[in-house]
Amino acid sequence: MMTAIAPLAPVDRDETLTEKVYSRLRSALVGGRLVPGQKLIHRQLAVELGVSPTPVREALLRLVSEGALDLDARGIAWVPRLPPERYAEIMDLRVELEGRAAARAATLATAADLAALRAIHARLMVGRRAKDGAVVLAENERFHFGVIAIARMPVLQRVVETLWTQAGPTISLLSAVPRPVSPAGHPHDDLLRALKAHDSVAARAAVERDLREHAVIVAPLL
Amino acid sequence: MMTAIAPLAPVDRDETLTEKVYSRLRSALVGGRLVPGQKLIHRQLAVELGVSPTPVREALLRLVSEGALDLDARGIAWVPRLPPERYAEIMDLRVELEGRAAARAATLATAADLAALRAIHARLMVGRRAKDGAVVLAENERFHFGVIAIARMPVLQRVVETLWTQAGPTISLLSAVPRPVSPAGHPHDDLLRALKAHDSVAARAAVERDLREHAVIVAPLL
DNA sequence: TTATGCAATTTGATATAGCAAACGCCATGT
DNA sequence: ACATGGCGTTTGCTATATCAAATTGCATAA
Repeated sequence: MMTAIAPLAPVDRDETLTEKVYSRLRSALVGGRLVPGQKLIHRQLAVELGVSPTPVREALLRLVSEGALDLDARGIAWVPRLPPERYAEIMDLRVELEGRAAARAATLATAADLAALRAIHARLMVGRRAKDGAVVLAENERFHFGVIAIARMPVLQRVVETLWTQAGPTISLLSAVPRPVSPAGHPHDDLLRALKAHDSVAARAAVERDLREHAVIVAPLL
Repeated sequence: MMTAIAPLAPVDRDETLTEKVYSRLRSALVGGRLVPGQKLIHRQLAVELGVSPTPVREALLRLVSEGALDLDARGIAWVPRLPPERYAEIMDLRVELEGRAAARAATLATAADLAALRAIHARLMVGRRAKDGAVVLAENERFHFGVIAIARMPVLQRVVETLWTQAGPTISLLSAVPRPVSPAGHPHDDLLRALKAHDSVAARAAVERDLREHAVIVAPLL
């Protein structure tokens, strides 16, 4: 007789094609490689990706249900243009939700958490100096979701992910316009200090400044 | 030559089977007709509903992406049991988001808006006196989303919809335990007064009391 | 030149088919 | 009684087929 001597994590089935296609499309959206107005024909995408139309269709429908894509009258998916007031609504919600997560993260962050965040931010700054927009975008996303992960708020995390995806093509405009150096320093540094000091109020304020500075840059581009 | 003499609204295509199945499943979830732990086999559902497996699968995947269903290791969809801390997280987010919407609704509500909300709440009270849990649940949902609609915050509305669906099977426990009559009166009445007075602070407080009183009833059942 | 009409193509929605993995059941053996 | 092995069934995932509606391109007519 052979029983498990330790609780083993169950093997999670390998990623389905639907999930792979979804990830690739989402990454293209938040990376600015899909521009507002662009149509996504599922049969054509299927040929390009070398898969059948079914998983592509499922991935597109998922993005539609998250608000990242729209369907026209025929049912063709396209990247919506974000009206300024909708962008503002998304940013207001991000301020509240990410601020809330940061406040909680301040009470939970360990030294290891902080070290990981600092490493991410360091890579972001390298990318910025190298004027590599793709790196800045990717590391910025890692940093923000790294903070949320520390807060252990899975429902909020999922909501912010959908907000991020919805604003993706707009956020990525940032990579075109390099962020000016703020005299007050990078908000991520403020946030790191607040997390280290377990200062929830300062953490929330740092997130708010970070997002508001984003918004000031992006809003005129809409 | 014949041109449009007025900008006509484009005919939106009739609902797809996927959408019909989604609506029916979502309604079953928030109506408590699907209980935590229950499995949803898409091929079996397809037979029951008289459609092919494809639209059923798409509807299930959408609910999964909204967090209303989980997939087990095999990919079978099931209604998750909500851990108490996750229920608490959802309710905290609802308090913030619905409170924010109510505050804004207070600045925008018209007399017609108020009349519509009062009619909904009246039907809710009729259902409560008749001990008709289904009516109470349905009218309560209409009331809450009616307030959000007044606030015109489409992104927030979508988020609250997903939160509502996630907590659906749990919220519906309310229909089993009739809500005790609060000495302070029904929070919806407070909210209606606040909306009429354009008092954003009171509106937010009324929503918070409403949701907290729900939580007090439901939490022990988890 | 512009409008009209028709056929071929494109496309989304749905149904069906094929495959592989997992499950369940039952017979067999110890 | 319990473990083991095997086989048929169930099930999700992906591909393919079918259909209808919309679009496009082009020839023709005014």
